[in-house]
Amino acid sequence: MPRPLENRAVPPASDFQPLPQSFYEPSAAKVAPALLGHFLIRRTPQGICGGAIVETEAYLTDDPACHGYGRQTPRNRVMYGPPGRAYVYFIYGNHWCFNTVCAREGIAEAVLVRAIEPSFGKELMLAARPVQSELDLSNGPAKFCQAMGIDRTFDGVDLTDPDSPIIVARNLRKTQFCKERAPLITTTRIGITKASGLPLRFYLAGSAFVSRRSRQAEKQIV
DNA sequence: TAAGTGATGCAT
DNA sequence: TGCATCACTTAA
Repeated sequence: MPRPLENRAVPPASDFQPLPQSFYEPSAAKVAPALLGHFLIRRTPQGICGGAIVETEAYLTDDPACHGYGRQTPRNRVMYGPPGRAYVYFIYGNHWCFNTVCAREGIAEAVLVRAIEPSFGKELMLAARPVQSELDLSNGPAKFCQAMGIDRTFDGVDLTDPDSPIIVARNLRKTQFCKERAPLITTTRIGITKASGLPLRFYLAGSAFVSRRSRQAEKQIV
């Protein structure tokens, strides 16, 4: 029986410096690739867990696939708010997905985090998501949310506040991390029907924790 | 490849 | 109020 992580915050983890709000102010199309290699960290009473982001997708204003497309609703509310917040939504009756809100207040853009490499608190994540292979722990948008105990209660949390239960922290070795997992692939987004041809998915092809490989339409940025 | 799951939001 | 749709996962 999976044991969900407690949804309470703990004192600051001073080892981790959250990325500042200015990091999220550009369009999600810029932020999504820039996020690769930085750390998604969950702070719980039992300790921290999380790891480096290796796969993202951008959802833009005027993008029919974006949950914020059209107008503000109860669900997409935080996407319209200030950048640097978490947008967490429920999908397919079972799963949670985690986004970082981008662009200035009033512009609904976000980056869907699709996969992380489990680097910290692996035992906490395995307790919340028991899997045979570590490779299945966090190689999908709903998988790492289950492993890290991310659900609706975190919708809207400030990812730039060191006291938050979820932060995105700077990886001082990001350049090296990405180089070791090159190339950086830009391709089309997964699981959508609207605007499905846009090149707004980004992943480090050298990481074993990417959710799915693209067969074609790959473009290297390195 | 397909079923399961339930909230969401638009159509009625 | 009804119902198609859905940024997924798992078991086949």
